[in-house]
Amino acid sequence: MSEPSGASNFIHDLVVADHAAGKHDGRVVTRFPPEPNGYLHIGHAKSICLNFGLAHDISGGICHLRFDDTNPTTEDPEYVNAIQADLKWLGFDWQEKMFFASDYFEQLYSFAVKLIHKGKAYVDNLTPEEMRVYRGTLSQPGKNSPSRDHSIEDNLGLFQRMRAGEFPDGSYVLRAKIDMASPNINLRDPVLYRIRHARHYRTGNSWCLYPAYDYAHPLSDALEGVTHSICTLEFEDHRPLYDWVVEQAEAPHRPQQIEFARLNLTYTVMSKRKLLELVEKKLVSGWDDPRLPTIKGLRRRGYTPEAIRAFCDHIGIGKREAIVEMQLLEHFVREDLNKRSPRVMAVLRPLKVILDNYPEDQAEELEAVNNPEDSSAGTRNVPFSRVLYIEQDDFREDPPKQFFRLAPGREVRLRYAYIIKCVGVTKDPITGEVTELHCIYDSTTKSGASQEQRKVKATIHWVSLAHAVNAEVRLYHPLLIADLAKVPSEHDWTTYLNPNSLERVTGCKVEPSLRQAVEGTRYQFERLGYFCTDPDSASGTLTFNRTVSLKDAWAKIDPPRPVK
RNA sequence: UGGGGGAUCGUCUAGCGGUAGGACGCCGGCCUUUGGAGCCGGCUACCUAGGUUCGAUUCCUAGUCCCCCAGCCA
Repeated sequence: MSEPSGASNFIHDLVVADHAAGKHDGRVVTRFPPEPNGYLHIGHAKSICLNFGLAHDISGGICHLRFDDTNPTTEDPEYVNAIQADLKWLGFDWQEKMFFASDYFEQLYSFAVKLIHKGKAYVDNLTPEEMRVYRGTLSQPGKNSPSRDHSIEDNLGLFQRMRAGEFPDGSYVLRAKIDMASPNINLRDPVLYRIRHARHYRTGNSWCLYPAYDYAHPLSDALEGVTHSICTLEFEDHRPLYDWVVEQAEAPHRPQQIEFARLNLTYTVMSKRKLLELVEKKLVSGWDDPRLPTIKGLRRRGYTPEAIRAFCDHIGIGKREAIVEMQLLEHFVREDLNKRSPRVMAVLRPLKVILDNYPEDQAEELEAVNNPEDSSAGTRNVPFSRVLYIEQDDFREDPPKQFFRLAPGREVRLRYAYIIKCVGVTKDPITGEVTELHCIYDSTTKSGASQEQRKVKATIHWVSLAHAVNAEVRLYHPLLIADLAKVPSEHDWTTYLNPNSLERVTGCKVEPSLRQAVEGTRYQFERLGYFCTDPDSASGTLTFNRTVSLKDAWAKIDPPRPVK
């Protein structure tokens, strides 16, 4: 990406000041450090835009992509690939700066040996339960482990044997020797290494002990020459430990950790744990389910990288917890898609209309504008004939106040075509449901002809029955029925899932130009919203996802009933 | 009842001693062959109480509320 994020925020200001003061030899190096145990979501996008933006805007540098792969039991190359694909799709380029914490394992081990030599780390055999007791509580200091004062030689020997695979999982750990009475619990001799006889997707079986985040992360940053290590708020009280590790290991470089508030969005989930739960329990169709705030999900839904980036640049970076309204995200897709997506006509819930005075064997091609926002998009022809489909919502037998559309005796314009008047309503004799409309058209009112003589209050979209293509349309509603942050935490969060988040509408009729629609293409269905062809179209039925609806003034007057 | 953070329109966010700005949203109006888009106007905010000051959202003090931390997760 080349355009600067432009947004100023406290981190940006701080980095600019450091840069201006000549800190770090004038370099600005940031990093995006995902753990490959899940897919990227829009919260990551916020961090990505920040980190890549900082490096690019301030020093013309690039942001490192580093996989924080220190826990072989949860990580998987599937995620490594997916993360790279999502990053590229979002428009970011890390060039040759792709790293893996696992590539540093040997160096990390050497640093640990140095720590032991300095008497700053020791091997402990306390069980996890014992360690918890020894750690104390939030208000009570902890107490020293019996192993804390073992000799350097003993520790060295034990650590060596840990690496050699002589001990089972959980039997020993390497701990930092800091202060068991620290008011900051993170400093009460945190675990640096744990034994895990697990195959690592990159290092295979060459290691059976793996470094913990608090140890591997600062040193990885230091090894890469990262100048500003930006993370989220929950790591704020890990910063003293971050600094301790870098200092005591005598790392070649001192990165600075800075924290900001993660992104939350209304009516959705943003934690990897919850997203994984949805996927694993098959509560959604996969990581790319269009209802999810994952990058893959948003992409399949029809979001553009540009819209996501614009959103990230506009929400700002701060330190207070914020829940951003979904409407703001939607605003940015609408803004983007309005300018670039071709308009087409599609009828989601068809109602048959017969033009009684239109010749039965006649059909004509009407010129339609592809995008009124972009004259270079040109025009196309749309077939018109005697029998059409219109939207069921565009007809009311007993129109309420302010309803401008079709009703018995009323007139509307058919988009790009003629003014028609409803002269008859056919109903199902049993259910009373309106099954078809009889209308007459006025041949003098063809779109584009001199038309000043007559105005109608509404223009509606339509599709010619004989030329229509069948399609399925998927409408998406909020994933949750409440914001989890505002709900008692003891409740099982999945009970707040919206059972109607996916609404499949079959039997839709779309204009013939869509017959060959390519997967992933975005359209505006006139008067309805922005839609994107779904990969499921490959199974035979043209399928569209609604990215977002158009703003709808009528819906405010007459809100649609909630989906059942 | 330890430690670390944070409190500005409904929601994000700016403001760094000179009297609150922007965006989304909402409400009006204009315009319109998408009740879209566009345009114009309006709406509502400094957690509380003291203090310093000519003047405080900004500084000080004391409170209140919210979030995070007791994984061999990150």
